[in-house]
Parts: sequence; structure tokens; C-alpha cells
Amino acid sequence: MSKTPISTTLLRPAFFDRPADIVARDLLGRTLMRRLDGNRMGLTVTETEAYLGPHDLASHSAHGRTARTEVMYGPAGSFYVYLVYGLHWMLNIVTGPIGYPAAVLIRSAGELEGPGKLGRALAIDESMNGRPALPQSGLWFEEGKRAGSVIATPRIGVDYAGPRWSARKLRFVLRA
DNA sequence: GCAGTGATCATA
DNA sequence: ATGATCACTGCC
Repeated sequence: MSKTPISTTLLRPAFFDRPADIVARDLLGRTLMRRLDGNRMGLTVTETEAYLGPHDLASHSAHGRTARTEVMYGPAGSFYVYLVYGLHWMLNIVTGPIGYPAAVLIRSAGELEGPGKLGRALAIDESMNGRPALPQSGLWFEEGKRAGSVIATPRIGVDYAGPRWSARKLRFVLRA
């Protein structure tokens, strides 16, 4: 116990440099780590949604590059955080190459079911927007994958995207 | 079923 | 400057 392991279980930026649906699925069962007030907690990711890119009419990036969506055009592995309904901070992780605006919404982890509850419990706010998912940010992912079956369903709350895109099964849930 | 809440974006 | 919208939650 006297030595610190050299290898880390950190999920590196390359993990996120893939299509959003692949990343969304692969994140299930991984551990979302949060450092708060000097304490560290880890939560198993249990629900995600993929926002594929500018052609995906449910994605914020479907209407072009704006101040809000700017970080989606940045490097994979950066957090994209925004406020919805004036109350709830949504936590997303940017995926794919620089210049290509796609992301994965973290909807549930551990006992925290629902993206608004997750954001509140983890004290997510605009200060996390654009930060890399690394320990130095106080919020990151680790590898160890917990087993379970994966269910794919349509995404929640995206009816505005029209039937074609709202019906796509881009929400992924881990069932024990 | 629907109120709360405020940033964001299009319109002007 | 104004108004519609919103990747939600909790209480009626």
C-alpha cells in the first residue's frame, strides 16, 4: 500500500473521440467521479443520450454554431453544460473530432435518476462548461465497467425534433 | 395536469 | 427590447 499505482483507470480524451452513440453506450457501467469539498465520490453511469451532430434535429447544434453550443465544436472529452427551464443544469460530454458538434447527455448515475437531480447533487454549473473531464477539473470518468444489459429507447423531451429524430433509439439505459 | 424559472436565440 | 422556447422536476 506504500506505492501509488502508475497506471490510472481514467477514461482519456481518445475514449470520447468517437461517434456519440458509440460513446453513450460505452459509458454505461463506467464510473463518474466527482471531487467536492475535498471528498471523492464515484457513481455508476446508468442512463445516457446521444446527440449525433448538426444533422440531428434534436441536437442543440442543429441550428448552427452559437455562443451556447461553442464548446460542442471543441475537443472530445470536454464538458458541455447548460441550464434548461431556468432550473436544471445538464451535464454533457463532447464527442468526436474538433469542429464536429456532438455530445452525450449524462442522464442518471448511481442513485441519481434524472439529469436535473444529477446536476444538482454534483453541484454542476456553468463553471464546468468547457472543462476537460480530468481529475484536475474535479469531474471525470473511470474505466471499470459494471456489467448489465443495455436497453435503447427514444430520447426524452425531444418531440420538437420531429417524428424521425425523436423516434431514434439514442437513449441508453443500463439494467442490472 | 401543470407551475416554476431564467438563459438563449430569433426577430426587430 | 421583446417574446417563445426549453435535452426537467415536483407538486397538484
